[in-house]
Amino acid sequence: MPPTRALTELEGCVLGLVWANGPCTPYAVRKVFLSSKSPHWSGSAGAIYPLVERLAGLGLLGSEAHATGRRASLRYVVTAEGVRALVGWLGPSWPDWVAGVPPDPLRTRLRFLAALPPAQQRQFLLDAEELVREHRDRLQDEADRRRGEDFYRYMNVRGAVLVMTARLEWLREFRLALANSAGAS
Amino acid sequence: MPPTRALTELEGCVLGLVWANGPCTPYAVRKVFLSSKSPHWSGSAGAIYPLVERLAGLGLLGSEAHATGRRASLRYVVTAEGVRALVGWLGPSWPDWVAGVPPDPLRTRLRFLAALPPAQQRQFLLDAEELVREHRDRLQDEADRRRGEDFYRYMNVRGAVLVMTARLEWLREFRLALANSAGAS
DNA sequence: CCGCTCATGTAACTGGTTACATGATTTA
DNA sequence: TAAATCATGTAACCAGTTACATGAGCGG
Repeated sequence: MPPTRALTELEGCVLGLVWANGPCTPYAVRKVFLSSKSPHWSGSAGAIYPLVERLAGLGLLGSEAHATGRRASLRYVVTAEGVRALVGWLGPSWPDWVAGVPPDPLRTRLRFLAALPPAQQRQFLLDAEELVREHRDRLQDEADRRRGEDFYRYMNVRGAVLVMTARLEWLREFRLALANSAGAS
Repeated sequence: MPPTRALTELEGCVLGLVWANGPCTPYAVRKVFLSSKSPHWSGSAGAIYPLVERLAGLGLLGSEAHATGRRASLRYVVTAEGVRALVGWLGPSWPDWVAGVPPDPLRTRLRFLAALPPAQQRQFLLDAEELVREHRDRLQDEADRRRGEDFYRYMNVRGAVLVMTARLEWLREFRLALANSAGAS
């Protein structure tokens, strides 16, 4: 058989979620994404449902009937093969972009901050700081709540908090350096 | 006229690069992505060339003839309309995902670290730490080189360094907490 | 002149989004 | 029972990737 292509991020993540949350419906998986604090997980139906079927077709997920009330549905479980795929996806042999600098839309934009008049540049940075701080604080709350709960889930949120704090620190440094250079010129 | 759809990340970034690098060919833009330290910018030809034409079609880029030797080519410039579009893309009214937690493939994977036997979990984290540290150090070199040069370019790399350092700190914390909980149980 | 890299593309594919559809279930 | 929301989809679209093609310039 041809070496099956690597899983996408979404596929790996769904596989992991089904593995972590026992037998569950696609919608249960979807809800995780919908309520995720990371806005890049859209959890759109058009992504999840076909994806789950795809994983099932690959033999990584198995399904069992599951009737809630009058309505019939399927609950999925990770197969032995699925676990192997999950572990393979986890690592530790990653393509470059897994450990490399992650994308950051804010950083991308600030690369071109010079396109704005100086007064607006400062305001721009202040606005960004406020937004990022809000997000960070909300994540910190989430982390506190997860504290005693599942360790891995906690560490996941913890990672987000640390990265957001670093971004915040960067924005502050950026603003101060900007004020400095403006005063000097 | 219908409210023109928002620019994609790649479109905004290309627009910014053409704005920053004066009149330049699509290939010059491509080279920036190809030599970028952020691995998520692929700079594939199939993305750049059609994209530049798209921006030109929208009136955000203008082109001028440009002959190197016998070969004819086009160099592009940002139009006044293009500058307006760039500024609009920059902000400061961002969709959620711009200031929110950025994606992080490593964090995504470690969410499911429990799928590995405990001994491998620790090794996994050590491997990740080493890789991230390498990337961070290489970025730090780049930052040092950019030091006196363009301020905004420097701050861009600086942001990457700070985020990578935060990820590193997170991995360390993760590993220590893991060792702790393993010893305790 | 040969082969290598530069520079500019193009065609097919694909994963994910948007927007819609539909029946089941809950709530006012 | 009417309205809202839950749960499960599907079809069209789209941006970006992969893989290929092609000619120009250059180093041996």
